[in-house]
Amino acid sequence: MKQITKSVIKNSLKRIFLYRACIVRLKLMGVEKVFSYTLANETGVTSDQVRKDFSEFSIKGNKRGGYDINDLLEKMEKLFHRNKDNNIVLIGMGNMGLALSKYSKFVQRHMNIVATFDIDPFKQKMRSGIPVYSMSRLKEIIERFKVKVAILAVPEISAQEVVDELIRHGITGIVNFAPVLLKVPPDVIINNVNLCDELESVIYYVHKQMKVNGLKNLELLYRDMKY
Amino acid sequence: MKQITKSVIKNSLKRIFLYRACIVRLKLMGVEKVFSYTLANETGVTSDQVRKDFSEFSIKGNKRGGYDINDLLEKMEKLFHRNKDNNIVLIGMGNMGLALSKYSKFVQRHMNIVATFDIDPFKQKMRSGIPVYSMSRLKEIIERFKVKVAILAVPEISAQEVVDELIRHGITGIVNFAPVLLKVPPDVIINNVNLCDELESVIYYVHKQMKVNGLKNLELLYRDMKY
DNA sequence: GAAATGATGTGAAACAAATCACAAAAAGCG
DNA sequence: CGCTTTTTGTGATTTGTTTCACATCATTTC
Repeated sequence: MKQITKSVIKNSLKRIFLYRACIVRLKLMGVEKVFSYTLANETGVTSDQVRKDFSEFSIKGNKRGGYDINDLLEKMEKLFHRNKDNNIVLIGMGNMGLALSKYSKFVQRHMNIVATFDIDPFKQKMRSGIPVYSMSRLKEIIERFKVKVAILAVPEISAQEVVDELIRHGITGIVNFAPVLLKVPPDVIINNVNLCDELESVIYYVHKQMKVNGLKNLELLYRDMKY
Repeated sequence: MKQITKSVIKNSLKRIFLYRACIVRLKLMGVEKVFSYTLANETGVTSDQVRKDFSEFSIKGNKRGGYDINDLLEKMEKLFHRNKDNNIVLIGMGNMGLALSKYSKFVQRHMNIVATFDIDPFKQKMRSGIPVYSMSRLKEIIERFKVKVAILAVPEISAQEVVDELIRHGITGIVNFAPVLLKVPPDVIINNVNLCDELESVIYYVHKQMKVNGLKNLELLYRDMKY
């Protein structure tokens, strides 16, 4: 049964990513152990939260000694399967697809885009170091590289169609940049990244804050008036 | 006082975006009114949730008559300040910046990137329809176009520095694509988009599910064994 | 025009997430 | 060695969010 799959990534997991970024930075600085409140200060959460999150993912520290940074990173790598490489395919070589294909951070984190696809495989052939194939070779490549995860950067009009094909060929996780809600079976993970929504929500809060500040100012004004 | 600002966009607001996308589609199809359960079905939430969300943003419908689509869109436009245009600046014309500068959906939603900036303004001068300025002209442009919101697509190493400058010149909302936690005063809104984390969390869930399915299969196997 | 129906809107209940409070363990110190 | 300090880890509490249940109203039907 196909169904709308909400892109819900648990908050605790998101925070774990925060912690890790922080831990990596600390390691580069030569730090060897870290306390929950250090991570808390660096990431803007409470130290209780840090410990609760770690405990959820069964990450243990040393009473009084804090957390050993190397140990912590190792456990996280295991948790995120970063010891082994992950093969990814990228569908859609428009502007966004092209930028993503060149994004060097993926490789640094052992996520390798092994192939990209487009209905017009010649369009961007020269522009990225990664081969661009026509859609007809999807099945072949996915099977050869045992790919489970795809990045979708196609126009919204064709997104559902492409997703259906991806799933037929064994893809079970998708990061979707097309601004549509995809219908997928319940065992397929979708993570939607909607650039307009991201920008628009910031605009919403900016306007809201301006209103609040406006009111505050008025209040001050009122208070200053000697009636 | 500067502090880490978590990128927390309320869930109810995110859902409002979902509903709107859905409503826009329905309007294009010629539909004139919509019920909470229709939106619910289309977006994968419950109808109660839809009504609660609407109620939070003071959006009212008609008892029995559902919601009038035009009225709904009007109210949402007001809510999101989409009746007036929003001027945006984009900092960093690397791969991602270039792609974002060409992203046509922003304009469709009245969010206009009026200028882009890069330490090397010649790099991408020809590639986008939008002018690329050197960082020295930031203040001038921000003031001239009354810009409040910026998109940050610079390397992580220079992100904090650029943000400090943006805030000095009056920016109060930022969509940040650099994988760092920025320190900003509490009245500045930050929304972080971390591409690696988005991809990595999908990988996490895919692996997790594979483990669960593996277990399930074993269980079936076990059940089928005639001991 | 009264009764039945089908939708909204919202207080109450159930559930989930974050914070608090403190026991337990490790390290330092006299 | 035992006392103090520091930090983790987790049950208990609070806070926040979602779901439930139903009163309310508008429309249709007879």
